[in-house]
Amino acid sequence: MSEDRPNVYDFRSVERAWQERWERDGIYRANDDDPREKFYVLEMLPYPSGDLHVGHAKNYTLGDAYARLMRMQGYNVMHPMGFDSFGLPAENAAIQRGADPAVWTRQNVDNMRRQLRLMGTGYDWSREFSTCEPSYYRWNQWLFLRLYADGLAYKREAPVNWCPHDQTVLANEQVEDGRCWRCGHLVERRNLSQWFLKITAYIDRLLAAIDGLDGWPDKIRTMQRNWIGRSEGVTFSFEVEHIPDRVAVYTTRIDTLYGVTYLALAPEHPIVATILERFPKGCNAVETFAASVRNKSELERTSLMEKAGVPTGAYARNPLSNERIPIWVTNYVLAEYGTGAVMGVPAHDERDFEFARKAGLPVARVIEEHGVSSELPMQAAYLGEGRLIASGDFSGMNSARAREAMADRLGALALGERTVNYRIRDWLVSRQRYWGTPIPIVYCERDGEVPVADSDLPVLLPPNAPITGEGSPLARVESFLNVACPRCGGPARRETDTMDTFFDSSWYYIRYLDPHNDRAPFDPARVNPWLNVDQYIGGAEHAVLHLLYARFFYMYLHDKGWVSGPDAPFQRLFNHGNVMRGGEKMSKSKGNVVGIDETVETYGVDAMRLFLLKATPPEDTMEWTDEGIGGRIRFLDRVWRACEPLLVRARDVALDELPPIGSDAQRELVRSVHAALKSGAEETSTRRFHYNTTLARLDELVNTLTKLVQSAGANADPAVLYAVHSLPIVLAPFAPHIAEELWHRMGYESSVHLERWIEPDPQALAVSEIELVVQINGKLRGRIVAAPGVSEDDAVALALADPKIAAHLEGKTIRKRIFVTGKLLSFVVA
RNA sequence: GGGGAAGUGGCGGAACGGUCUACGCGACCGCCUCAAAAGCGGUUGAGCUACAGCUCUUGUGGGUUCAAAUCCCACCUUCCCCA
Repeated sequence: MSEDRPNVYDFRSVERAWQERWERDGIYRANDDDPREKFYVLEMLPYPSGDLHVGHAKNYTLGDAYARLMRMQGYNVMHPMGFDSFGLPAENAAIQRGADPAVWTRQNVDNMRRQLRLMGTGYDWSREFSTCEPSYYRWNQWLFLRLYADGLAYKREAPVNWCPHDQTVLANEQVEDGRCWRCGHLVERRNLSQWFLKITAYIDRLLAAIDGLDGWPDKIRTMQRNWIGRSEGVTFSFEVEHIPDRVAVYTTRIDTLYGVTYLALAPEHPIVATILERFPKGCNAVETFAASVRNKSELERTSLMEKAGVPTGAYARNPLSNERIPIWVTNYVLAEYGTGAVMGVPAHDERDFEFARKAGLPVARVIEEHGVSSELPMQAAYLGEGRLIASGDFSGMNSARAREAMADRLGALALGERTVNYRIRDWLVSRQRYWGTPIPIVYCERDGEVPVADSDLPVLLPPNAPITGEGSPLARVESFLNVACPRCGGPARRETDTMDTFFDSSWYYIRYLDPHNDRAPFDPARVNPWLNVDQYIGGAEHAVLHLLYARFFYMYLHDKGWVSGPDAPFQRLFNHGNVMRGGEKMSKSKGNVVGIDETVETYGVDAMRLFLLKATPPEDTMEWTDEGIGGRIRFLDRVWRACEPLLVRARDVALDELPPIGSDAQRELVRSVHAALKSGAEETSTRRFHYNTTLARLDELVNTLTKLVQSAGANADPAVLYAVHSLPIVLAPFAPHIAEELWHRMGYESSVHLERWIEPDPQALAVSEIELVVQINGKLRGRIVAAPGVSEDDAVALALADPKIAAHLEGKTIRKRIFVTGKLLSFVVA
């Protein structure tokens, strides 16, 4: 290809050589002792999947350009990289191809590191680690034991997703539309003993701290609030006829209490068994129904299945109205959420309305709907608030007041109390999987659950476990399983569950700051000067889980006194957009993946980076096109052609002062240099990252330069040489290879990436004349050219001197005049 | 169903109260060449028209303002997240 383009920039011979040189010279290493102000830039820890495509490159290029700009602006930049290398794909490779997960993962990590380097990104590779290495996961175990000691890690039985076909437990994120992501079978609910982290102990703090995350997108903050799902309501109980037990329910709409026409129970609710003993008549129907529902997944029950239920034959009493209401067992009430029982108010709750209509239960309106007769049958539930009707002494109150009054009344009668409820539940961290961090707990016949001693960490994953996709592999490795009890020395068995990989990614960004510590996860004295992460960059798909878990960990570590400073791990967060091809997201199955290796081979790294940054603002989804990147190659060729003959002399023109200006064209050239410098600095300091506009300024600069070089030929003047001298610096964050090559050919020995960004000079940016827009009655009627600081009176005089404008003003009275300095002059006439 | 973001030339996008479409892609014309490629120069929102000029144009319809792509209201469409 380069044979077809003679006399132009030969990226192939340049790019690889510089990458090796940068690595050798360690120019991206972050030094703890550097006195300059620190700046920590981080892209989300990647999973080492097969080959990277340009979608990945978009994310890393953005972070890299930003880190380079910050470095050039004088910060001590921390920009590390590592690998989130535990997780299911390695096990799937083992199941499908008999691959050893450790070998398979190492190959992927090696390939990904190679490709990341190929992109020319300036990472401090001396800090790299992979979460599947024992030297990392031993500190997962160590942290787990601290959480355990503090009562924040505990084991209990809980319903989990179970795939009957693959005979295994699935994480929530591995269930898609109620089905197993691998085999497509409907997922069931099973009760298994599981490890949880008590994130709910921090929930009020996690919620309150969202207000302070002003460097995060509002969207993410809203999503976290919704995920936490705090609500204020009332928990109260219903008396059941002929049975001593009461049934507790939680509601945020206690004002609709008089509209309750039935009580709905989850099939798993403990009182169901008691009711069946007392009312054996409905026994068969209820049991059949409960059995049909019990193993269905949560999603199926709440969204997929039609609402259904059976009456139990028992009745409850409304605690305030004393009305007798039937008790039903239904499929849409979940045992796990709230109390496992719901007061059925068809008139004012959508799901209750839908169910009541199917079950033939009455609808009792208790909130007045503005402009709707209370006599007519309801077509849909009314969810709004309003004046209460048919509600005893509470009739006539508005919803808000009634809620207070009814909560008070229930409280006074000792039947209920105000409570706060959350949607979020504790974090289930157990996985019945092999490729993860073993949970460091031992079960002793005598002492029960016993934590592994710190001195016995890490609990290593045994090699050669039977990975078949059925059951827990660790449970079948005898040498792993059998262990002496850390407390009594007697026979004991190890926990065979491993940790959710979100555990790994909840604190990794701290480990980068002390990556080789073998005595602790990190040394507070060493990591605190760097914390927190100033700018975090990643996709919005991790908005809730990873970012919430990481905040939870940070608060815990903060409470332990191991980290200090701001109360959030990531000061600012930026969500990048994806890269599409042919209108669709890149994926192997669609065959529309644009790989890094081919792209770099064909177009070069710099062209790829420039296109990724140029095409759209970074938060937008962009479309990859071969024509688009072709334009960036032409840009690099223009840069090369314009600069190459002048490099030797360019260095003689100083950069710390403006060159002498001989013509308007020269002034324009110097102005465009500083316009590009200003744009780069602004997009960085405002953290808008719209480097697409900075690259537009660079296009203008190179176009202007090209024209001048052509007309001036070899007799280049100081302004041209100044532009050539400064160009590598402006180019460096975006196209680091060509920038370095030009710099080097000017005779510099040190790297352009260690140079200072040139401060944009207002004098260079100043223009000698401006165009002033003249409006008459809001319509554009002319433009006048004037000095930048022209006064209103002078501008008016100039406008009146313009024949076209004068014609429009002919015979009219000027009623109002608006003058915006440097922009326009507007007349309102009659 | 709820929440969020966005609709600008043939396309990606600039501009985000100051009179549109920076920059790039594509297309067309020219120069160079035996010819092509590459490169260089020019043109490129729509309509009317005498290459002078006029009118219209930022999804649709209203509003605020001397002035609206930009602010406000309603609607339409698309995408993303949660359910």
